[in-house]
Amino acid sequence: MPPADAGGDAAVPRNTSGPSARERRSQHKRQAVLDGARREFLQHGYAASSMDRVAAAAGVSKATVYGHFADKQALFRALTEAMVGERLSELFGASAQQALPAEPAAALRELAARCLECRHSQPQFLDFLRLVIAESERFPELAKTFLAQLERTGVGRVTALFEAIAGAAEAELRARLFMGALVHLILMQDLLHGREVAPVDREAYAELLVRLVSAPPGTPG
Amino acid sequence: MPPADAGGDAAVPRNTSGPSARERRSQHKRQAVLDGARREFLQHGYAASSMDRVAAAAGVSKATVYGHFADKQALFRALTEAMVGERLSELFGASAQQALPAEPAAALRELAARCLECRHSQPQFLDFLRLVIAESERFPELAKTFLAQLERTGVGRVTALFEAIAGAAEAELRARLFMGALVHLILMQDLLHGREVAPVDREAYAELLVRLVSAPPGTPG
DNA sequence: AAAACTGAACTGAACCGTATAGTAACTGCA
DNA sequence: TGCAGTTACTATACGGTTCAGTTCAGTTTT
Repeated sequence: MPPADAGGDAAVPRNTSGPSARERRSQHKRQAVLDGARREFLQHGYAASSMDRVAAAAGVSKATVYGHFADKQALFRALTEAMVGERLSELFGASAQQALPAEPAAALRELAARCLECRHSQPQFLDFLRLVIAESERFPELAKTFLAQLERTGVGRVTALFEAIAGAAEAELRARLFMGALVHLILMQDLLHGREVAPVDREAYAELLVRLVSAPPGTPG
Repeated sequence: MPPADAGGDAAVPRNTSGPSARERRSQHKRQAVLDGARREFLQHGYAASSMDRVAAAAGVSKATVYGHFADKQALFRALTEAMVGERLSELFGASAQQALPAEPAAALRELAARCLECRHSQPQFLDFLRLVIAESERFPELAKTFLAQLERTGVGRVTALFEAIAGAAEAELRARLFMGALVHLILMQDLLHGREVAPVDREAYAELLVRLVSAPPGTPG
């Protein structure tokens, strides 16, 4: 019987000299399973996905799948939790850190532009977002993990920008508003095929958004 | 064999004096099927829903279900297309028309408040939104129908408000931005359980949103 | 030898859609 | 009014398929 690690994430290196060749091979298979599961779950959603197809997509026998993950739910959880950080950091993390302009307003514009073209730069992100929303009742802890990571990676970073622009008082709310308007547009235009119903000029949208949300904190009325 | 109306929407009144008693009875059963389907699909999503459970929830035999709808897809389409207008008009339609203040800024505030408490006032709307997003690849025309109706019911109405506030030029974009920020907050806080991760002060959010998005159209920079 | 994997068969259950046999209600005609 | 014909429905069962998860004998790799 296989070691039935099965769903947990026990990494058990027991030797001084790194992972043995067997362990490396096993981890490689495990990764193959996750890759196959990614294709399957992103394409069909949770309920309509088949473990046989996962095994086939991974180029692995079904027994191997169940050797690494206890059941369908465990595999799904492992996959999505791995994807949360990965997808978000590709959107707000490394690449955003790479070349964001120093001037805050310009940084906002650049960030908005990157988000709004995520359909091209991160096509898997849309499928992932759909999956998280679709399964937010069946797997609430997955949605929470996603949001917690989004708080750190997205809201945190943007809040810092707004503190430099409009003072600390409303910075976090402004950041949420900024992110919200962007994510919403992606959702409607790209995920729900709004492009084919009522296309929106993304540049104009982003420009107006940056301008409005950067307004000084004066309190009229 | 039943007439196999089956999925289409052929209403065939052949008499002068309204629907016959048989037809009334039949329509009543059809509505029962739709009600059962609503419970089932909203709770389990499309793939995980069972036609047997739909029939049971409707208090109807399975043959009756298939007498009224050709197959699972046809039932799902009929249900969701019926729900699109229903859900949206409850959110932006009659109730919004009923008591919206005359002063535009106040109207915006009222609209925002109503949207942000939709979790209490329209609990089914969240499940419906999740369903639309989850099945936006399998049933793209459903998503488009939803968006088209949202354009008329939501964006259209709000655009008129912004024309009264900030001039016609950017009114539509402002309306999209306004709606987007609201829908996004609902999505994150209510659908994805963000309340339990990082709760947001909705009143402050709405107030800041109204203030920023009502700013005069001056063009600095 | 031992761990990990393969391939294939298998179980038990759920599901979709159809079919059948029988029942209750309504309609039109006498 | 009475009676046959039609319509919609119920209950049940069935065929065919799919699926999650298990088992096991055999093979590769260390």
